[in-house]
Amino acid sequence: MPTIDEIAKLARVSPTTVSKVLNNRPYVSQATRRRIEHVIAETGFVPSQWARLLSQRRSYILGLLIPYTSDQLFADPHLLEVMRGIEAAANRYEYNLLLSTARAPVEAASACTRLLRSDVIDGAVVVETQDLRAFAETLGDRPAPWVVLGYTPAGDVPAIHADDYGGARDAMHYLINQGHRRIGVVSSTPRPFALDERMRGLQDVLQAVGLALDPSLVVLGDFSTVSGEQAGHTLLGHPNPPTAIFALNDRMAIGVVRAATARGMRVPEQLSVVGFDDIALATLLTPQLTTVRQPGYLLGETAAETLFALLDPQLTTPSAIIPTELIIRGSVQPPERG
Amino acid sequence: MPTIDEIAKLARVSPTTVSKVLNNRPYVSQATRRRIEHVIAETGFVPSQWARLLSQRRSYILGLLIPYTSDQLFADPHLLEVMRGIEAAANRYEYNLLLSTARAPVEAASACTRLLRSDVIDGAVVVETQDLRAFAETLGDRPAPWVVLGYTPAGDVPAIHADDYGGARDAMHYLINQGHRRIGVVSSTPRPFALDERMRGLQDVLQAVGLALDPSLVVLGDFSTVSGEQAGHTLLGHPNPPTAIFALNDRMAIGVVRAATARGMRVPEQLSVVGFDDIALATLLTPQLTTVRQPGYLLGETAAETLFALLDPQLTTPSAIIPTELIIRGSVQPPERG
DNA sequence: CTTTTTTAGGAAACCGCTTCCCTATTGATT
DNA sequence: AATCAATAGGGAAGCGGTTTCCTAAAAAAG
Repeated sequence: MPTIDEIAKLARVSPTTVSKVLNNRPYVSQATRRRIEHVIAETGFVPSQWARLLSQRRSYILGLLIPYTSDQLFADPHLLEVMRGIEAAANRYEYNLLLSTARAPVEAASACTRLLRSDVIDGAVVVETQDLRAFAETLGDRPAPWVVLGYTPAGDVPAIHADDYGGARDAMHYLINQGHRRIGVVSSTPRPFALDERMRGLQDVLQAVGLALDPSLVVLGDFSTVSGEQAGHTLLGHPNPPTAIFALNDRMAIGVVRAATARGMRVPEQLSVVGFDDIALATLLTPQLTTVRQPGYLLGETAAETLFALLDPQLTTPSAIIPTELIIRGSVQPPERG
Repeated sequence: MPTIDEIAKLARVSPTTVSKVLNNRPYVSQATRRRIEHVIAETGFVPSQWARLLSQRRSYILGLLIPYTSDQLFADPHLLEVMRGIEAAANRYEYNLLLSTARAPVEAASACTRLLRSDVIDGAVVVETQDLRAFAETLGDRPAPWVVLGYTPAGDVPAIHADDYGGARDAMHYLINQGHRRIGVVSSTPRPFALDERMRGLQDVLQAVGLALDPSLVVLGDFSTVSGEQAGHTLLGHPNPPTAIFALNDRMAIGVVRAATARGMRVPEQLSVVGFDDIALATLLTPQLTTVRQPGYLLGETAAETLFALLDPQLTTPSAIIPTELIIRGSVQPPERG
């Protein structure tokens, strides 16, 4: 690969002039410009990013940091939607996306912190973790700007997340309007903030209509379909089982449907089910799953846009809450009389 | 962020010595080394990657290039498995993963070629595209080493792919052993090489048992579930419909099942269905889908490993074919007598 | 026609780190 | 004691661009 000096020599100009052409700067005559461009095309010259960045101090690389092992990531279709959104926004700004996950659970965030403190990336979208607080503290003085995808306990970093509270309220309202009174909940442990918010939302609705959340109707899964299935069996084996189950993510909702089917119950006739996320799979089931759509693409896009705003210091960079939407499909109907 | 010169000044040594410490090189006394390490820890100094790379000529960044718009990527669970494998291998070598997709269908591979010709990445895994040949040609003289994930028409670039031919043979053998003679096929357009291989495999088996492939029983989809559903309806509406359908990917197989169900047919009693890929979803359906497993994780891992071997010139770097496996679940049974 | 401004282009410093090569000191060998 | 090898450390030249500053020529203004 030729260097800028060789190009300069071939075009019989100085490297300075070649640089001007490369960066579309003025004070180069048409003729000279054309000559240089011709040489560049001939040789297939591509300027070295690294050399350029050394003086320009921008890498045009955006980090997507996931401070936990990636297996979970790739199992979660919703997070993939988010990635797509980030990718799209990055593309718009001519940025590349650097993916970094922790190598092992043990060394946790170290790779991520290192990246944020180095000059490899211009900024990063960091996926919420349990111990974000500790993470933030290890970052030290002047890390690259970053944005949290999820909730943040500290107020100083912009956080982008969906309206989990409102989404859960909508779902709960809907179930209650359909006539359900005994509603099971499949929550999860470990519990990210988002789940707390969903719990808070559904509880507030219950309280508003004068109902209390029966603790024996709350079962914990771990986001996976199998855990949802187990939770479904637990709830349906309850002496006074619920007529509807609100699973706090779709994969667990699918598990609940499977549990019900295994027990010979029909959904939605004998059991209504609502999920959360609206993953693609939700439409592939019979019945199609009624769920709260969390616009993953928009979330990712917004996170990236927020980050780009952060790179440009004169812009203000607020946290953002992305609205959710209740998608009514076929897995809910009024409870049978009894 | 301090520079190496400032660290040197603080430790009262030359930058050279600091560099030695940073890179774990000998010829630094214990005392001096400790003193420098102390200063580094104090200041939180992280050496500039850019500057380092400029002289070392390794970026420790691996490209994952997808020379088409990313929407398809993120819709394909199998490709995500592949990504996981690449990620894992990259992590093992302390490499980071740079994701690059084409910004728009029009400019197709330009972003990818640019990356391969620049010094941003040390090498890349390129996902097979229709016009890989043209892609390879635009690369010019000395691109970074790369590996194709899929089939390659030119022989000079290592290609990693699954044993599509063998997998299709296995599936077809199984159907025939179960007694099926009239077998529908859902193939696809556009057709990557992998699909050609699968077609070839199933045709060879048919021929071996003295059957010919009835062209009216071959319907084309586009990999998506809805296209599979349409294809299913087409096949089942045939005057002499098949007793089994081999869909050349799982998502279309799921569509076929949906079509059958919509027509009041039971799977597998009245129609056997086999897919290809073994995506996670395959186990979530009733009946669970019998399919050919394509080990995505292993594919990705192998591709990355092959690339790393390529970076180290003394190693040989063969193309690889990853074996497939027929996963027998519940969507196939012998045809009804009639 | 002179003076001022703009345009075109180049020389050299610089970005931050690595590496080659040189010198001085210390330790081992004969 | 003299010689040789290994160790410790530093000076300075890159790596491949960008940027600042300078000069000469051309264009515009007076």
